[in-house]
Amino acid sequence: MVLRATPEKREEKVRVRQALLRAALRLGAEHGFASLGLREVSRAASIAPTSFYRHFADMGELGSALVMELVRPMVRTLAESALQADASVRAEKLFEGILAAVVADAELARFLVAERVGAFANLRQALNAELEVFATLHAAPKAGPLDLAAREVMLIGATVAVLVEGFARTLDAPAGERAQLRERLVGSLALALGQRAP
Amino acid sequence: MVLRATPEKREEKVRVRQALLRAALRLGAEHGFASLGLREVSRAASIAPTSFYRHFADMGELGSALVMELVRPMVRTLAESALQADASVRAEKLFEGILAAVVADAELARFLVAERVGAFANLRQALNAELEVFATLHAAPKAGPLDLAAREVMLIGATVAVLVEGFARTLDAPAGERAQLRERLVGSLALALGQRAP
DNA sequence: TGTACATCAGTGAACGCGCGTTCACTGATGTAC
DNA sequence: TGTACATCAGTGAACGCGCGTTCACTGATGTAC
Repeated sequence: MVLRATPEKREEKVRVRQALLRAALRLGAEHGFASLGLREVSRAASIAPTSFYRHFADMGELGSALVMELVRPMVRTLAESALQADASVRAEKLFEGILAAVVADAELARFLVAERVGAFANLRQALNAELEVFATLHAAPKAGPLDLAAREVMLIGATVAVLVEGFARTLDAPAGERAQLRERLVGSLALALGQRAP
Repeated sequence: MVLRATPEKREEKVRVRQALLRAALRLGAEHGFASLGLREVSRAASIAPTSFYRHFADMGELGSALVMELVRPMVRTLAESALQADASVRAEKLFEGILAAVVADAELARFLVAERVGAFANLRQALNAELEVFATLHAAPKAGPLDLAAREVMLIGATVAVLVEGFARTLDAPAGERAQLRERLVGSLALALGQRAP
């Protein structure tokens, strides 16, 4: 016998799942994902600790879901919007994209920045894989991954580095210093992308 | 009455304190500093949990000691050795310094990379302050901190970003790929330092 | 020299607490016929 | 339509465990005189 839940039931389950993901993101931004507990996250999502298991086997599985379902769309949106811009203004476009992403979801941005080099090896690996896709697209938008010139391969590292630094600094900067930050970051990004510095 | 311990007693206390610091560094590199417990660290340092309090009030105080006593010397040594090199080979010198630091103390390098954007705000702030000193020296070795041209200020961010990326990638790379890594990193560092790419 | 006392790193017992996990159960809502 | 059954998200009680912290104590080793 094949049973399927009604749309309403399915939506309710998705809602609780999203609440768990958002709670983990928020608490992780404060105290670090590695220090989070199943009970803490469940409490923040207003469910009983035992209900957690209806959605994830453990916190590691929740972490993977965060990468796949929240980080990936953010990074890919950023990469694609910058790629559509002319190369001469790509650094500016990238800064605008970072600013927009940070404003739209600061917790998600901090999660990316912190856990990329954080304590959970699986999380670190998954986050860097997302960023590698981003950088590869930018270093050689018309070449396949196996067809990169040495200089382009080299630029990937710098791009990732400055991009993440951009996230981190944008997160920590008060709104009043945003103009100054913009100047600094656009310059750094232009350097990383191999453009001439302004 | 003023009592002072003998040199032998003082050395013994220093030895235990160092054991606590190293244990925290090692365990932190594995699981993240934020997830470490006082009992866990004490166990790894072969002392009773209650003896921990003879050295630090809590884990936060131990974290501060890690920054002041281990991270600071490492970063400053790196900065000074690179500054003594001619500007044309500074990127190479910097890579050699990073490699040497990672080989000498991989746990310390990982601690710096991870906790710079980690969960403990105090730790984050302290680590970034150390790196800021480094970058300021490199961006404008002959100017005071208040006398930086816009371009040099801008380069600070890129320098820190690529430097830390250098640490992170060196840590994760197997020894066999070190030559390739060297090529990529020296190129990125040259970019960040404002030199012409090779 | 001997005696009395101070210092202090290290310790084991004990505490209350929150953790992850197992378990049997509930109740809403589906399908089968 | 009614009846029997299946599914499944959510739950509260209970478990054993490791945590941070307090406490009174030990023992080595200093100083005072």
